[in-house]
Amino acid sequence: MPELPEVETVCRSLRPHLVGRKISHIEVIEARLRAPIDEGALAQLVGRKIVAIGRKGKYILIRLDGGKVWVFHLGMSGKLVCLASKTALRKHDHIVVQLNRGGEFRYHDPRRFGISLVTTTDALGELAQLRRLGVDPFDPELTGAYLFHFTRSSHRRIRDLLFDQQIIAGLGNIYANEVLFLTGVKPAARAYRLTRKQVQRIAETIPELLRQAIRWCGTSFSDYRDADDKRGAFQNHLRVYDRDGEACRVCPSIIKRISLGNRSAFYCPSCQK
DNA sequence: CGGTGGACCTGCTGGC
DNA sequence: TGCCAGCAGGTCCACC
Repeated sequence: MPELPEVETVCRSLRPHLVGRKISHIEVIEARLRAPIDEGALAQLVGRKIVAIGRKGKYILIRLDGGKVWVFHLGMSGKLVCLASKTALRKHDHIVVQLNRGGEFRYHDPRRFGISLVTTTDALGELAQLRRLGVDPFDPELTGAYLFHFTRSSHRRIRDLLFDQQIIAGLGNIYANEVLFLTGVKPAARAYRLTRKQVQRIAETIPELLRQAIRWCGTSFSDYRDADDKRGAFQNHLRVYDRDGEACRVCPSIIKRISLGNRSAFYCPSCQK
């Protein structure tokens, strides 16, 4: 579900509800996520105040006083939603967190591909999951030269390389396909065949596209929602993703869908070479 | 080593 | 209407 714009939107919508609030109770209903939830570690968060919420790549970092950090990854179908206390439990609500002075938030995830783990500010840098992440798309380190270093020596398809989190942390299948449309490159192109100039354009376009998607609060097909359970609107602005059979927004061609690896790729056969 | 394909899990859609 | 195959925004690991 969630790529960087959706994760960023979730962080922004969580902040007004959570920052400055104290956790008064945590209940785990289903511990079997991608890795089992460590309930002992969660118990140590009770009584602490949430001081900041941020993200690294697609990971959400909830920082608490005393140096604790609660890390979430939403997987494909995870949601963090804020609710009034005593709202009836729904199917797939796996963690329920009560706040002092009322209110709560929940981790909800039908497919259970998500992650919840607890660490400390000091140990954050050693977390394997975070350590292997590449540059953030908004980091000035994401330059044409940085990306070309990877593309020039790789025989992978460019679409696959763009959503490799070890290279750029934040793109998934939607935005990788969209960037390639905006830069006129076919998703199946082998990375090493791209010119320096094409790669430069891709590197420049990535933050522009993501900024635009964040402005629309992300892309909602079926399950993605922010912390207020609101949908994003960027699905109305997608150029190729999920638009196979429809007209290209730029030329008269019809958008095609192909299977690359185990994921669909979408492109315009005349705008993309 | 780099690259690919499958596994993990539930729910929805479309074809028959 | 019902059933079943195929597919979904992500990540990781075994295998060639």
